[in-house]
Amino acid sequence: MRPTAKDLAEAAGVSLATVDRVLNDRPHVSKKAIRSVNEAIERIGFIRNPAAVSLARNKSYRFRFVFPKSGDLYLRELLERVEESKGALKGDLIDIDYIQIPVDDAHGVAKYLAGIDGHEVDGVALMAPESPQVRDAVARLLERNIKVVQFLSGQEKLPEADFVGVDNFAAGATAGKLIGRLTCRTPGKVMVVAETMQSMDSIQRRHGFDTIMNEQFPHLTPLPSIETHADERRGKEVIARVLGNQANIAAVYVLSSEARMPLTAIGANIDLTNLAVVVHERTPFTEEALRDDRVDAVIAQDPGHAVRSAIRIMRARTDAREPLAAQERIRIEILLRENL
Amino acid sequence: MRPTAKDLAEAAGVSLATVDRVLNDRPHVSKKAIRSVNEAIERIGFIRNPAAVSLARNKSYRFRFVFPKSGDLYLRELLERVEESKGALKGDLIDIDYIQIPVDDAHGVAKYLAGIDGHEVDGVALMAPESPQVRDAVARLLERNIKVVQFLSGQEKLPEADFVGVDNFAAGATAGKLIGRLTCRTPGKVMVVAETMQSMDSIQRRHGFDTIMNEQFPHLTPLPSIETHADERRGKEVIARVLGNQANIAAVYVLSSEARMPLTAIGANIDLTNLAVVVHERTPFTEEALRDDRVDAVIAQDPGHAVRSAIRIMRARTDAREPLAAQERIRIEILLRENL
DNA sequence: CTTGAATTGAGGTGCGCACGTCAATATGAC
DNA sequence: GTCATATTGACGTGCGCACCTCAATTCAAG
Repeated sequence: MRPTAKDLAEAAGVSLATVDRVLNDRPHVSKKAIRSVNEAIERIGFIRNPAAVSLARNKSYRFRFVFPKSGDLYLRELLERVEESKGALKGDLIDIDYIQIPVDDAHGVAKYLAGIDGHEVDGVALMAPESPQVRDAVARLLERNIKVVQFLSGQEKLPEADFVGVDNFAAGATAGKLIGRLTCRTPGKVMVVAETMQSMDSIQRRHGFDTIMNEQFPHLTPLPSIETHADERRGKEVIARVLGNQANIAAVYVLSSEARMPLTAIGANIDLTNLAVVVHERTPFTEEALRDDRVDAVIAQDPGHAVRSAIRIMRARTDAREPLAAQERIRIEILLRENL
Repeated sequence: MRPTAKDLAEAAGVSLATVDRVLNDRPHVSKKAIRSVNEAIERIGFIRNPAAVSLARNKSYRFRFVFPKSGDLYLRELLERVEESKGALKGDLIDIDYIQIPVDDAHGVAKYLAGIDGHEVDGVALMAPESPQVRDAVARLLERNIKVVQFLSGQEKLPEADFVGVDNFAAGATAGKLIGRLTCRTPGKVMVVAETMQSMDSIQRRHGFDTIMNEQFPHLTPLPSIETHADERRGKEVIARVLGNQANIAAVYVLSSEARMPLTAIGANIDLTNLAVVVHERTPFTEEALRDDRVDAVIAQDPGHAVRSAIRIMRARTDAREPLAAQERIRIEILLRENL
């Protein structure tokens, strides 16, 4: 049988009450008692039964995802994965909910975070671009002992908060490598399209992309980033203009997570099947585009994994445990038509 | 507050004892009672508290991994991941152990499986090639209510047992696509190396590979599979012989999970950096080979994920629950130097 | 209506731990 | 030595459920 707290008390030569005090960091314990209990823990290999702990504490976890208000297919995918996890974890005393707010309004985000009630929420997974205001708000959440996970965005400057997502420099570099190899040494220009270049993610991807291009593929000339600002009309216009001015386009890289609009706009002007096209994130649209060869490769981060990972991290932090790093690392996936 | 079994009894208009009988499939309950309890479950949204269940049952899970006796780096990686999970799950009443046996001896494997004591093991994750004898042994394990997961091997003919691993046809196809695209329409031959072509995995990978080659890359000529039989001397010999006979080799595909020996043997004869080289599985060796350009791409299935997935599935089956399919699907990962 | 079987309810116990109260001791300052 | 304070132990309760026993009730067949 596994040793219980009672066995531990016996082994440590103290009472159950003292064991309890040590295990739960309660006051009124001598250093000596702490030592002898910890020693006994090692000696007899005591492990608290998590089920009993959970039952006795009878505590539930409440976690909240904060998403952008606007988005397209990838955002929808994320929301579905959140719903899925919500359902799967309802039994385990874990309540998940989410809210969508205009994340580009840093002031609004900060205000929302400041207004979160610590009695209603144990952890927040935040998908919003970086800004000093948001950073401050996150720091204050942490001070109030509300755990924060930076979700698929903003991995700088806040080492106190966990981050779930990929290394965007590497993601951009991977895109660059794929485009470089897929174009087969044929000289040409590479069109780069982004929603905005304001965000850290975009900057890092672009940086990784350019680094690889410069180092390994001198035959290609990356063009300046086209910004669509998630505006259909504006995006189409600027893309058409660039396509009109530029001849000899060999490849396209869409570095934002919503590829549908940019790619549709480009496809309306030229034939994508002859170009090396790399986009981000798996959605119904990018899957279909992979299948009919408009897209050659998709760089993806599994949204289901990301959501589950964020939840596990918030749970671990709430329990004052370390998350299992290996499991929480999100892979930069490369999807071809063959490995969908 | 969450409804408890007591609330459920009240809502269903029955006693706690009857609720218990229904919830745990005990005998001596009328269909009417079953109906009214189930109805009440839906109505009030009752969910059993898993912590309380676990505590009351006070049952532990014992799962065993059965691995090949011989192997190289990938096998070592798997064993480490098993140890890791073992440590991480010790707290949750889950005991993991593993054994290594000569899996090519179908009779021996069957005998080992037959000898497993149902009182000591709740589930077995089996990494062994298919054979009628093994299939029978697995079927008998299942009859004795020991859950079986086919681990990274043999996904045919046994739909009663779960399978953890990738679609090997798709994995081979992915390798083919990569080699096809990386060779850039330069005609040439493709060397294909396997440990053995006896196993289902190898056959499926080769089949997927050939399919893509035929359909999409007529400029390449895949050679017959070279079998090393995991024998250093023999492997080197046969590889050297093929390299001597064949000129104009444009690419190499190593389809077994241990790439070190074949690749080292090939590298001793020709310069790999000029070829398109695709291998399977991430190991220290393949990582290093990616970094110094001897290998262009690695097709991988995350061993940590695979191990955790097998455990979750055995656990779910032991509890008579359905595993969460989405989470248990192992991805065919493509690794380049940039997304390691 | 009787009888036997099937069904139901009442109630108790324990799983391992958290958390609280109160009395008993130990420790230190003076 | 005395007193205040710090530490310790004994003990009880409850978390939500599983599992067991025994008596009470219902039901169907004859």
